[in-house]
Amino acid sequence: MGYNEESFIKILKSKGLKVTNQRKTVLKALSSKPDQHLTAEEIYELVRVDIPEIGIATIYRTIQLLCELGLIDKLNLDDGYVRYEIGKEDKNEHHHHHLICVNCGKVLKFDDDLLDELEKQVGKTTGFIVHDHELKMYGYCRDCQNNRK
Amino acid sequence: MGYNEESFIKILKSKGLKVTNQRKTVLKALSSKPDQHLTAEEIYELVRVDIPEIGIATIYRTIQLLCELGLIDKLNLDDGYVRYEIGKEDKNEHHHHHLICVNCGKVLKFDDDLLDELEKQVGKTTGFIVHDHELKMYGYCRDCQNNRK
DNA sequence: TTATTTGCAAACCGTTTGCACCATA
DNA sequence: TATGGTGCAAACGGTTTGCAAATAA
Repeated sequence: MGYNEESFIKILKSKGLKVTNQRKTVLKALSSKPDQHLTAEEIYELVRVDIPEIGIATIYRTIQLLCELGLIDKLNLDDGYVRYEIGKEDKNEHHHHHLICVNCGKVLKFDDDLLDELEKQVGKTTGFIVHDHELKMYGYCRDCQNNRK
Repeated sequence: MGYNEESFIKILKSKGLKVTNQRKTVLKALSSKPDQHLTAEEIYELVRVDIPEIGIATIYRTIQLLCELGLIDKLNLDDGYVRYEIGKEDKNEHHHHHLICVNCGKVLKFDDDLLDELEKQVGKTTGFIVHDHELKMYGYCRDCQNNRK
């Protein structure tokens, strides 16, 4: 886990892209919050601590680049914001999915390996070659259940 | 399946809401395309055939109402549009999920009952009371695989 | 030096809102 | 008639884009 600057520089150079302080700082910001699901605005605030003059447009452009490079994942929690999180470095790791409290909005991650089997099954019956999946579960977290009593 | 005007009228009246031609026509439009995932703009175009003077604001307000009534489902296919589809009338029916071709954008539905078990399991370990889930799988459809050869 | 990247501000576009008019009950 | 719903246009807010200045290679 964590931010590996050397390998990031290597990736950028191999694609003919320039290594800028902005790009390094955005990736570092996302790496520093591995358990959160940050909006562009939240990333902007984090990066501004180090680079006060950065513009929100650069945040959006960098986010898009990092997604294309597969270094971060896009995430939609249906609250009107697109969110991002640092990708797992080991691509063979279990997928993690999201448990969303419909009352307070809290989001928990959970791991899963059950769906890999389902992927194969669905691929067979539909002819799709499935290479990724995303699962969200909605409900009430423990706290919200207690507060209702 | 299909559009049941009588029961819709009953639901509206029971909530003290008025039965308008706009509301009936929006629900009818969504019912007429049970296998599609319509954007607000697409619903607008469909409804304008019957009610040319309708405004897009009414579409948005009606869609939101229908969601709250549980008659239609919101859907996010990560293409920048929020989409809607008519809900299954039998609430005990299997969930259906979505298989999205990352090349052509085609969307197939598939049924599932495997996840009901997973819901219970996750609920036990996290303390969440899970009452819904949404699963998306991403891959290449048969056509796009053939076209690549 | 030169091709990319950045910051700024304006544009974009899907969605929401305020308000006067209209329709349902 | 009275309450809610509708159509219109303007506002909103997250995201994208055009462009000149700045920077990495």
